[in-house]
Amino acid sequence: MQRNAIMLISRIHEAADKWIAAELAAAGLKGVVPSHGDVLALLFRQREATMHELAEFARRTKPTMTVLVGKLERMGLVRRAPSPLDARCQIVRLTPAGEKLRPAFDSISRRLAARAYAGLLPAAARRLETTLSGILSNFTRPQTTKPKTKRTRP
Amino acid sequence: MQRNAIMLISRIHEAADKWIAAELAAAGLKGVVPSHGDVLALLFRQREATMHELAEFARRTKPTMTVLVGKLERMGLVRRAPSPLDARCQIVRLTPAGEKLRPAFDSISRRLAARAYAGLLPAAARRLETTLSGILSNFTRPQTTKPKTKRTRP
DNA sequence: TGACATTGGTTAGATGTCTAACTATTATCG
DNA sequence: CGATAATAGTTAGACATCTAACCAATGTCA
Repeated sequence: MQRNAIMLISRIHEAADKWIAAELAAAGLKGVVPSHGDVLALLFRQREATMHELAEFARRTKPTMTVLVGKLERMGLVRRAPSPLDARCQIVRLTPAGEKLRPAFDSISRRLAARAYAGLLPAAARRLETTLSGILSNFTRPQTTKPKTKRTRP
Repeated sequence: MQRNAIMLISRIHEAADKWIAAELAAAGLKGVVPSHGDVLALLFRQREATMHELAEFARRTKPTMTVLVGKLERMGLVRRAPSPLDARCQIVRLTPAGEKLRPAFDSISRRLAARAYAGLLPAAARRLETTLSGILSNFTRPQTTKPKTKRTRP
């Protein structure tokens, strides 16, 4: 028994991140990191979002999102404006320059999936996704460490 | 078809890293990150290593390894000494305090695998590992983007 | 043997990421 | 209504990580 799935997962994650960063650079977005991609991905989907929504979607903390959006703003891809409804909220939107990136993003996303799934039959792909979902829930669901040997407690 | 394996992999990686960091903290190693764990893992296995070997094993750059080993040294877990054979090399070794961590590490490593594989039959585990290996090589092997439609080239 | 390339490692500077602490606004409830 | 809690966001400081530039030692080869 090998039991090295986590190691494999870690390496796939690193390789995929590197591939994404390279593709973004090739699309003219030098220095854009996958987290920036998450920000843009949500804005492509729903036009505008608060910092809080972006942080949740990208699974990053709010201070990190401040940095990320700050960079995208300096690059001219998004714009920040205070919400008229709730003075606490900042509304983030794409600029025209940011909007123009949508096709490149769609292409990267499609090619990422194609590369990952290359050589996998549909049935195997379904099995993989089921198994990975199970593993993820093994980690997210707080699992009480179950003792291997039954403890005799009189 | 879902095609979200990469997203699942990314989330499993994050969850596993968080779990490992928490376990290391519980073992008295507050602020120790998985990369530090890689350093110690290699030293548990082969007693001593150069910075270059450590960097390769942990898949980090040399400057990063300088920082990581520096922290472990400040924590009193490893010691650095110039190699008598090659004056360029630094030899890194565990201190007695570092050596004492071995059982805790073995335990974390075992429990990590147990948690990841919980609920997986051996056959499914083997299939998973095979599939993940294939995906990893899809990314590492520089794959020429294969065109979907056959290009007519007279 | 001596010039040049290679290799091991560190330093400098930038950036993404986190936690902790803080400000400002909105919601809650006695 | 007014005090207090909750929420949105930023700032401050720490750290892992990277690339680029650098130094020092070793290897190579004419």
